[in-house]
Amino acid sequence: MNKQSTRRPSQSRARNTRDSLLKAAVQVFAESGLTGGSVARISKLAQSHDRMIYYYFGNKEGLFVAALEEIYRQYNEAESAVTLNLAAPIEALETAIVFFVRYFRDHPEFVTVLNSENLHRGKHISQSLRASQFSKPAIGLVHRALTAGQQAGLFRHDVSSRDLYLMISAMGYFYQSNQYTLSAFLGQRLADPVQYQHWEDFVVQAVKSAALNTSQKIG
Amino acid sequence: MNKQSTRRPSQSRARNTRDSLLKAAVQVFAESGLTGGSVARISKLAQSHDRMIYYYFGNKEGLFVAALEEIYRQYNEAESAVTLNLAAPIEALETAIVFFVRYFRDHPEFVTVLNSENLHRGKHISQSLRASQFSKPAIGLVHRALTAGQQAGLFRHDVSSRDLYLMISAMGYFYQSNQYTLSAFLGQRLADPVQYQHWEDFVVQAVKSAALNTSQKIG
Amino acid sequence: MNKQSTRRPSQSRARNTRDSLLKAAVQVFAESGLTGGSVARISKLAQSHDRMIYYYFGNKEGLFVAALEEIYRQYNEAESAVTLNLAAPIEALETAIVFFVRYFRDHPEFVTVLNSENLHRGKHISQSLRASQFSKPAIGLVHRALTAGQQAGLFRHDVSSRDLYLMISAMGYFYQSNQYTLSAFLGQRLADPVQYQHWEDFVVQAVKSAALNTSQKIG
Amino acid sequence: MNKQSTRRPSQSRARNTRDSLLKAAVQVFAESGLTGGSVARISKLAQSHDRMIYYYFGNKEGLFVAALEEIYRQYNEAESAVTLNLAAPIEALETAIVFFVRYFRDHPEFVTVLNSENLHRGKHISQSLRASQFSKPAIGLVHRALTAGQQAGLFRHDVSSRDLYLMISAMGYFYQSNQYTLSAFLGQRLADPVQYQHWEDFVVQAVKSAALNTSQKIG
DNA sequence: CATGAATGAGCTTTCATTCAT
DNA sequence: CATGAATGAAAGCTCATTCAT
Repeated sequence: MNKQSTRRPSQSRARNTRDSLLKAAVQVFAESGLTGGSVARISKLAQSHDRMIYYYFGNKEGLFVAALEEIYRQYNEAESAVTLNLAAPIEALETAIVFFVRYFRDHPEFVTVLNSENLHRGKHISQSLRASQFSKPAIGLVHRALTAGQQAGLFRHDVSSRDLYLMISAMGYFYQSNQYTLSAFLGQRLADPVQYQHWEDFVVQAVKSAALNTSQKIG
Repeated sequence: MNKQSTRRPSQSRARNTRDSLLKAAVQVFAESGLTGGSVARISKLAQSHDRMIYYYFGNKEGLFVAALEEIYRQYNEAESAVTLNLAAPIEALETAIVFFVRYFRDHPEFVTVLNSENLHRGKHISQSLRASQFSKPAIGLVHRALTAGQQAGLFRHDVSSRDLYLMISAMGYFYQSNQYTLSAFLGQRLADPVQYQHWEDFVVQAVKSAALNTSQKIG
Repeated sequence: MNKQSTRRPSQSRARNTRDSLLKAAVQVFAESGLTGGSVARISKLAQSHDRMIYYYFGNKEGLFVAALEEIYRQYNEAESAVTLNLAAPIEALETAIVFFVRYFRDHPEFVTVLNSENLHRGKHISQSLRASQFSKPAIGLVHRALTAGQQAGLFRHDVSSRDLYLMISAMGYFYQSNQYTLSAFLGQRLADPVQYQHWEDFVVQAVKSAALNTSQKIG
Repeated sequence: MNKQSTRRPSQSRARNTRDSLLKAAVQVFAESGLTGGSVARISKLAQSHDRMIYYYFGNKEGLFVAALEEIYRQYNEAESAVTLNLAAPIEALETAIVFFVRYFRDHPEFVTVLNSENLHRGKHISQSLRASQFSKPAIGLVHRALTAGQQAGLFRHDVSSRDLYLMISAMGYFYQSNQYTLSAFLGQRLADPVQYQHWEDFVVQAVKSAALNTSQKIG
């Protein structure tokens, strides 16, 4: 089980180099985007050399693809750790909503790297062989809560888990992604904990309003 | 065709140079972001010279600030042209929702330039003297529809126009901004007109669900 | 007539920069070939900056094309300065032969830059618009001597000026181009003036043998 | 196909590695010169590793020296296989001429690698211990034909085998070496078989004209 | 108002070579 | 014998910006 113990020194040294380059890449690309983040800054942050980026990732774009895959991997990993109480579907949906909204808040690198990828019209994610397998887990969380609630007669049948997932993501993502222009625009600091909590509550209410059966809401 | 003979007063020529540089800047920054868009590409697209950018805008950042102001100006201008039938508040809200969602769809430059500004943590928008005056008109549209509906007893009193505006923006913006990664993620082309229309309908329903009085929804 | 006097300072400064870059390029490419000659060495030799090479020539290959054109231009210019006494065709042919053989000896940059271009399979010369106009003058020299001699009944009619030009060039060029390997190969310093003079005499005899009418040679 | 099971004694494997590196080096240096050919490309072409070049040849220059020796070895080997009918000296000379001219045509790697070595002023060939022994065989071919003809009273006594060898080489080598610039210069494809045959015939005639006794040519 | 020329720092990438097993 | 990993210099080229009229 313990790979660490059976590794030869050179292998583990290599793994460390590769890993630290990848970690540094995620950080730098998150701060400055693909264009703005230089390989020199990445290799320096990783305490390695420019050359090693080309050794392990081919070129800057190869590193960006790897960074993209890495943030998706972490995203799915975090989602996998969420447990839903499907016996209480409304609570399960709330759990899912809060998870996503907080994930975007706590992982700005996920948000900014995805923005950078979208600026480049998704050319790297389509290169990645693993791209297709990324989506299922994340939507699955919403899907499980929704279907449980539908079976219990709590949720509407004419709403799809895809739309609900997009709605949750949109509201969580946008709040984080555009916080600086919105803060200037609205004259309020969106990152403020009180402000944030207000928004989280609103998202929960809005999503529930969209999902709940109207008849359920009475009484 | 002789430039010499047709030249207009110098002020007007200057305006043309300045305007075409600004227009080119919006386009280039929209395509490639602040870092990725070079002054050379902008001046070439404007059929002018690098030097003129420094003459009119001081430096690259000054040009970006101007571009930012320009897209906000257009955004507010478009909003001002929308007329709401406040006698029918639900219809008025629908009009507002559709306007915003479609604006983001039809103005990708607005989306990508704002993303670029947020990547830089809003440092340019805060430099702009006009920043504060940008927000009012846009939120005003939602505000007018909401208050009209509240007075008519149709809309909830515990929902703010700010939250509703953010909700609408989030859902419209995110769909456009992240279309490439989402398309790969979901295996669907979000830009497809059928897909888009489905989303627009969903946004209208979701926002209405969040705004409407529960009692109204029965019967 | 005097362009120098009517030029504005900036123009002449520019001309100097461009000219010195081109001159340095010929020298460096001659010493080290296209691949081996770095833009840094060229710009330094020209007491200018790397950047100016891109300003004036687009890129390294553009500079190489310009260098290629320059050495051809000089070659043709030198040939134009040769005057043949066509009344004495044999002497005229000798003059032409000696001119070519000495030109290759005295202009090693012509030889090495052409070698570099041939290593790259002539991809740059075919880019040059002026390529086609290069050949005529050089061959013309041989052509004039040959036809004069043919009309005088001294030279064979079944030998073409093209073949004669190639023969002369081959013998002059090869001696210079391959002098280092030949010197090692033969154990003789080919650059030695005595050695060189012997070769020049031999070339003159060989070419005359190829051109002269057999009947002429008797008596 | 299992490498493990078919592996030969280690000495033989080493020979294979060394040989394939050397073969690849000749090819790459022929295509791109010493400077333009990278060790990575060579080791990749040989399906080996960069490190092996340093193991067997010390460094890149050592490999180039080995490649130089290799092409000379092949050149001498080919010459050794030529048999001359010394009873018919003119025919023997023709055989020698045709051999050389065709060798340069059929072995462009010989031509380009020698050009590369001359660009570097012969610094590698002088390092090679075997350099001195290279010349004798090649000149020997011309020498045997010439002396046979001189003894038979067919060839002039005032022409040396060295000059004749240089003349043949020059005309054969230059036609191949400079084919690309010449083709552009002359507006003719020199590699065309008809063109080539014309040149081969001309070389044979020219060399014979230079070698033959004048008195012989009459009658 | 406008422009050609110049600048130097920075960019991504490739180079030949050595280290450590 | 062989190999994966590491190294630092140097390559070609682009960047935003300023100079000098």
